[in-house]
Amino acid sequence: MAGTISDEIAASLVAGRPELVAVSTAERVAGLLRTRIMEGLFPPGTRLSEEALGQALGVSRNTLREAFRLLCHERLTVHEMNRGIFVPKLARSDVSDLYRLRRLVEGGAARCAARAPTERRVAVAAAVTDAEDAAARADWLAVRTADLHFHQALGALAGSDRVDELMRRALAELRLAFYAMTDLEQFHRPFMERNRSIAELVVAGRGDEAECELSSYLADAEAQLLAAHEAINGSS
Amino acid sequence: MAGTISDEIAASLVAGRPELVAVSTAERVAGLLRTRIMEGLFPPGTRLSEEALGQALGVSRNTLREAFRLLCHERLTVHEMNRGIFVPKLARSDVSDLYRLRRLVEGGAARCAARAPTERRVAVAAAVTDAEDAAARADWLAVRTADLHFHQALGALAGSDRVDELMRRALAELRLAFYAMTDLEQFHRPFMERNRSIAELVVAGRGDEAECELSSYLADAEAQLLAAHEAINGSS
DNA sequence: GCGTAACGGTTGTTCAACAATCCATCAAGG
DNA sequence: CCTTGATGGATTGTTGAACAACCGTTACGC
Repeated sequence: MAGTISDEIAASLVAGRPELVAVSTAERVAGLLRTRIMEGLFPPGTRLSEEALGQALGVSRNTLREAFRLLCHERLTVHEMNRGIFVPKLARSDVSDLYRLRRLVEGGAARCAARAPTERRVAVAAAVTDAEDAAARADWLAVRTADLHFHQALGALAGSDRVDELMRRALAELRLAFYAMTDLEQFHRPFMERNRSIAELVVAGRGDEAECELSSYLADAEAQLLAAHEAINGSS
Repeated sequence: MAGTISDEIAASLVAGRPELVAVSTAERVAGLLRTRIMEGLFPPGTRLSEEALGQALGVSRNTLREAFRLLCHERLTVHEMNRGIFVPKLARSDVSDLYRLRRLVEGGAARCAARAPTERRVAVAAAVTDAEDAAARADWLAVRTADLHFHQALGALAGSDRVDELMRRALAELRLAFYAMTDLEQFHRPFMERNRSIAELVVAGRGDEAECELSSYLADAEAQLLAAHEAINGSS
């Protein structure tokens, strides 16, 4: 065994360098569509035509279908049999479900604060600082991005790759509901102090208190998002 | 709007009746392969040849590839570019990661016990009873199945569809490590009392205590699984 | 023993075709 | 007027074949 490289070391070599691991066309297409959907380029309800998109992206229908399967699997699109691929309209129950998941995962991760390495804890605070800087510039889109990084960093306190990925997907899906929020400042402004407060608790290793604050934080955010959601489309 | 059926009601009509929603061939194939892999029919490290499997299942390569993509997305297979699809050999870090995820999710769900409807709480106890019955018959394979139902029922205490799905996938992936366990009785026997104890705490709505017990339970299970894992393949 | 060049087999991707299904349109009937 | 049933066009579901790209192995030369 001497002289060889273990799988774990090999994996760590390419960690975070996705461009180094060869990736199939389908995955690249999925990645592209993922960002487009999250950006809101395709509003919820849009049908993604195989032929049109395949032509636009210069890939064959089969490859595109493989990409669609991936996106459907992470709920960024929905597949209706014999009808095609659609950007989903999140129902109220979906939004609630996502927040239930977030309370569980982010809250549980926050409780691990004391056990987490310092590096990860300061990452939480760093995201809050980023948000504050962006707010000072009145760049509320950057505030939103930083806010998502904040929650991702909270999830990372659990120290689990799978939790990280789970958070990525959950937040991506939640973006489908954010499209309803028009006034970014009004939504994000009140949460910024609370972010700071939670981050400080995390850095101090006071996980239980952080979870408690986070829990009410998420409940409030959910309520606001549901309200905005209802204002746009009554029932769905 | 009067006289029409809302989306939510429409959804509830087909809930739990998957045979009514048409499903594509790729998904059916993925489902079949999923169970086969979880059964251990394809031991970790096996390469799943597109041509051979496609012929065996009577589906085209393209359709099979769509199915593979789904399985890779839930980590039941891994895709090595230009080399094919493999049943993964879980590394020690994967097993640890999965247990970290389980402690977070199952633990967090257990804490919700008091808030969960009675129906879900008795489901936890019912799974334990199933396991005990199977143990009385010395049917240790059934014990394992009941044990998985037990943990699934714990996750269901969170009351979130997404958490349910997350648990399904995590447990499915973990089965890849279970293949290393040869002596089922030796592994499961000691946990059965602890299952019962946790189930009683859950039914009584004492979520915090349930989580506490569960946490040490999972830590012990992880240690045992890692030991068995190491005994078989040293490094990977 | 070691580098290397050719080879066979497998995957990655595309294309074209056909069946099955859905949607819109329109006609008929109460 | 509204509902029901039939027609046709468009899109998806699935297949088969084709070719390029790539990997692992084997054979060769040094």
